[in-house]
Amino acid sequence: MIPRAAKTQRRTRIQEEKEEKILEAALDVFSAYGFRGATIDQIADAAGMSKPNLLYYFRTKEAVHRTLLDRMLFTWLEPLRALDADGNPEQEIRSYIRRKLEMSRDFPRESRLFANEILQGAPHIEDELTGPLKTLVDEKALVIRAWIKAGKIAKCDPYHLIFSIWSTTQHYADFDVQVRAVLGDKAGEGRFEDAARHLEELFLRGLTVEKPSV
Amino acid sequence: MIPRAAKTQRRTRIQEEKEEKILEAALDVFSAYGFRGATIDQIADAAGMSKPNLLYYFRTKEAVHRTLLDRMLFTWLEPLRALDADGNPEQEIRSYIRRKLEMSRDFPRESRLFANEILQGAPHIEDELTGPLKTLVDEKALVIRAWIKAGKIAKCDPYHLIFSIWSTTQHYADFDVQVRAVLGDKAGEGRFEDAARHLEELFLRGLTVEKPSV
DNA sequence: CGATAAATTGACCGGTTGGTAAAATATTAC
DNA sequence: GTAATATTTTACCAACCGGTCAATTTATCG
Repeated sequence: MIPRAAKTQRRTRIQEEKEEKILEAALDVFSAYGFRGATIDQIADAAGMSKPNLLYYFRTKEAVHRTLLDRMLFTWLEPLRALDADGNPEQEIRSYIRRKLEMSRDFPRESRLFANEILQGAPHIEDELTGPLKTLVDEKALVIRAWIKAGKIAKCDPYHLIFSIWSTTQHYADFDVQVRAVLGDKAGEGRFEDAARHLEELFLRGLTVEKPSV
Repeated sequence: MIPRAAKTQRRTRIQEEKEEKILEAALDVFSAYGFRGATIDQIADAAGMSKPNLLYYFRTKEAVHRTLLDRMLFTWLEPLRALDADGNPEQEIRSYIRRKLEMSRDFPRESRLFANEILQGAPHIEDELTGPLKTLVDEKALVIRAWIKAGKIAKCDPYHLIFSIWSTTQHYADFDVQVRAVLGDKAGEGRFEDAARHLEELFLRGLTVEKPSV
């Protein structure tokens, strides 16, 4: 009778499956229309079930949205978390850029879900931003600053560097329509590789300590 | 009786004023909640008038939105339009970055309005993207390519370069909440100048043709 | 099998939404 | 001033929205 975390201790197979299906559908709808623009009916339709049935698994529209954001946030920060203080700075930044770009390619809906949320003032996740997110960024900013002090990469503001990497990579997911419109047929295939090459060059040329050339 | 472009030929002073007030309020509301998330009542409230009164000046919610987007698009592209093929390449790009960043600072609502629209698939302005926008970008991509061929700036993909400038500069308007959350109290004042310095260095170090040092 | 709990449905509710109709009020033109 | 016109308001509507409820169907388990 009560679906979530009650009575039966262990979750049913059906529960598992249906909740997954709902979240999958909700990701489609929320990422396309934003929180207020999305309707439960739309999500239920996309998930192939009735609205009351959906609400049997998630008490409210907000609960679905919330679950989606929570799940995503951890994964979303994975690439930055992987930035290794002990690794080779140039290589670490190169990998970070590439991983972020891969996420834009492989999880564009998640990127847009997040973008929608931030754009509208992050009403549901402001705490996550000032909490875990800020903590992680602060930590990695220290790493980058250490690299700069050690003369391993060129001087720059670590925070703004991270913002630049975020914005340029996520742009390909969030502004996909615009990118497509501008590029037209050009590079239908190699688009990802083109972008990757461009960003790596942009950031690494900008950061490489100049070695006196001949 | 009929307000827009009918009978009376010339628009009333009141018409002029009220329409302006509505658009101002609508910009607030649309940029904060997106098209579907915004309500006419909200806009009417913010404009200090009743809903039917608002609908006397704009037939539909979409008409208000449409007008706002149309007005904005031209201005929005102004900085790119100003990119002068005959100017000094480095200086031209530096100015372009600065102008875009200034627009993010001075017109954040416009930026978010646009971001909301693109994020949700640009349902109202797809034609503008594949039309005027693409045309302009194509034209300026040629300019940049000519600079590269002439050896005045380093080799790079002009389209992706433009995307990078768009995304990094607009990030400060569109993701303002996140930027604030991460930076915290740091640089409450000099934020704009910090970002400007960072971006100029990033892009210009990345583009400058290396002059053999010493 | 039968019983018990889980899953699903259709009917419904109060509130909101975009938009309309018509009457009332203010403004302008003569 | 007065007639014509422009503006504003009040009352309203049909559709939609998030969510509830009670009843029904389906799956699970001994």
